[in-house]
Amino acid sequence: MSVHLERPSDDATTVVLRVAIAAPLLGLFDYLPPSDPTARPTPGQRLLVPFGRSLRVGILVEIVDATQEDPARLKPIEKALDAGPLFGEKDLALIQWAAAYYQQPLGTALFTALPARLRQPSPILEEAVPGIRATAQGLSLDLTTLARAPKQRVLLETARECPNGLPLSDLSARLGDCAAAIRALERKDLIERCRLKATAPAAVDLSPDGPELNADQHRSVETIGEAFGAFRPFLLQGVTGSGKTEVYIRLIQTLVATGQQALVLVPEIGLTPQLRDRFRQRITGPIAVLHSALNANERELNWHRAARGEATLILGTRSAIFVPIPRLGLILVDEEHDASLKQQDGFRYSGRDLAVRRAQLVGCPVVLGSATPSLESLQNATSGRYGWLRLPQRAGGAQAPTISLLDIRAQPLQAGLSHVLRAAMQSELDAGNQILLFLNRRGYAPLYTCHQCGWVGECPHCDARLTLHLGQRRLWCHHCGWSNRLPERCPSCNGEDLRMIGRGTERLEDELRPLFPEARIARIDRDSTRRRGELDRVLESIRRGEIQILLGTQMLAKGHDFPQVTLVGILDLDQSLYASDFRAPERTAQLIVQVAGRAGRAERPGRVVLQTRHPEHPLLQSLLRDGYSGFAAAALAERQAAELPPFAHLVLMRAESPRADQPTAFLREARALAEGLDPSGVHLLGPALAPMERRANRYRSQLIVLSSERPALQRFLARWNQALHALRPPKGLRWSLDVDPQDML
DNA sequence: GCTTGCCGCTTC
DNA sequence: AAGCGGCAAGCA
Repeated sequence: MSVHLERPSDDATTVVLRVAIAAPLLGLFDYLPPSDPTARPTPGQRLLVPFGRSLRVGILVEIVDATQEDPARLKPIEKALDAGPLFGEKDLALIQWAAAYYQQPLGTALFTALPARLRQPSPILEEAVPGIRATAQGLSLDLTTLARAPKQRVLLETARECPNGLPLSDLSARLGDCAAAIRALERKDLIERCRLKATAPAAVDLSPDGPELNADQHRSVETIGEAFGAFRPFLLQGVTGSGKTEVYIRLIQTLVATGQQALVLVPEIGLTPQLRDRFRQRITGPIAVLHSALNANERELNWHRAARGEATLILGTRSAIFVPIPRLGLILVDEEHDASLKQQDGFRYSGRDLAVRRAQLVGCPVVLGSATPSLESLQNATSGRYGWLRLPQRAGGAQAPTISLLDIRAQPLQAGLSHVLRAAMQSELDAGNQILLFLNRRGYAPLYTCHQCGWVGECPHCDARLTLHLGQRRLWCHHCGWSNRLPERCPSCNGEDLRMIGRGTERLEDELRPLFPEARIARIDRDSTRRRGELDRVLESIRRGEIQILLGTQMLAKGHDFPQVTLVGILDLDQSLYASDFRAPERTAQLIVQVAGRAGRAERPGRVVLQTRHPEHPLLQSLLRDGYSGFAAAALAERQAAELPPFAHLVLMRAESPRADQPTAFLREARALAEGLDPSGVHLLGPALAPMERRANRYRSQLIVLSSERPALQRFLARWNQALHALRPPKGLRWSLDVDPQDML
């Protein structure tokens, strides 16, 4: 075949653009470049492409020289949307890897990584501030004509000094309120409003000298610092109060001095403001904060600040793992054990695991920090895959709290508290100390029942009991959010003897007041802190010592320190000791240690009293005897014996539908499909009904895939997922694959 | 004979 | 996802 230069599509210069579309479709779509050869886009760039009968936003993933499609069907792209790519080569590589690993279409993964507005064909948000500028007329005007309007005259003079315009904020800082004068000059066509490029925020006064590092902190900073410039994962296991954040700060300071950027992931948005303030005082350069509580514009601006390399530090919740960072040199994951680092719906990725992968891709160290590391990370540390740095001492010489078990079998209880705990509380109150009570159940009572006929308040949409909230006089379903007025009489037998069984934080608070009438009591849970600013208000009054007894749910265990607390009471953790989820012991141990870590400081060591009816439980015993590390070693041995993660890899296929018979039937079909694919090295279990079958009127079932070999599992999953997508699920049925699930619900 | 509504197919 | 053709059930 002869080569015709007039027909470039026949020779090696053929260019095919492979594009990911914002649609749940596996695979990419092939396009031709625009006819103008000077406008050739690069991978990572947003494009507008014809798709079906409309135009859609796509992202150019790669440029190849041939297509698997019929070349005649390829259309040219409509246009490139931005001047250059939004994602760098390595940002793109991370997202591609994540999409493949979590069995998600690349389009879905790429578009979750983008700020919401950029999923539409809108132009990227320019960082601009409102300002004014003198018009040609205003520049040439004889100023004496404004003699009778001095404010306007000063304003116009000021504007003339800055012919490129000046921001409104500068203007009001120099001249005070001048809105009226601006309007007047605008009407006379002497000035006009304009958008100005934002100037860099004024440098804040840094207080670079932090506290003196202890030997362990010093060694951690040294060891991690030596790894700069190459991939190396570390587990930083530091007890509460050991000064992990100080280690983070020193590392970031060192890194930033070399002109690189650091990324810090935190599990909760609630923790970002205090961490941001601490970083801001100690770290040079702009900080970009990214979490879901920001409005869309702020989010996008911060995203661009990270992506353009302007922010020296990027601080965010799990989705920040996908933000493009051109000069990334260090990744820190704080509270790496926290379940909220794993997205629980849609694109179910783990921010922590992707952090390790990202560090590997860019070639930089990654630090996973926690007082209570996940068993996965501990296993990686013990096996030597991760460097293992420990901070066993509290900074500043504070004593670690002692934990003791309190057997409450056959004990008379008041407000759920044994005599021993009440006496301990009283003596702390007498000494002027604070007490923390932890009860991981919100509401007044978890059960509302008729003593006459045995009726129990149940959710009409879920297989679950309703929780009584006495303050609102309502029954609430904690699973779907349904609620109902509290019935005065039994809905079943019309009897009047309705009883509240069990105790949540609301009831505990009520019952504590008469027991400790002289104490001021505060409650911290999702209900009491729903109002904006309420949590901060309560935390502040605790800090000022206005509160003597603080009670609450696991919200207490996350991030906030209560240095004046000398006694922690842990109530009613017994049922989580025996929960069905294989991660329940790990979670319970983490919760106990995290709550215990809230107590005590240098001059006042804290103690922790854990009430239980199962003092002989091995989890509690190992925790007491050997601390979290001892517990973790025992738990890891159990996981190994049971061939559970991290010694095996788990994938959960879930299906749900309004029709009870459909999920299990569909999963059987999925299983048959899997078996037809020769799933060697992979075990299938189920399908089985979800522990709570019906939730929000949807029936749920699941199929477990287990494998001890990651590569074999990934090969199998890719083929299976492809086949599953070709399946036609019945109407109303939704299914998903969850790789490395956190919850077996 | 013609409108309305749901299914399912295709999208480079 | 989303737009559209195809076909079946409902009314002059």
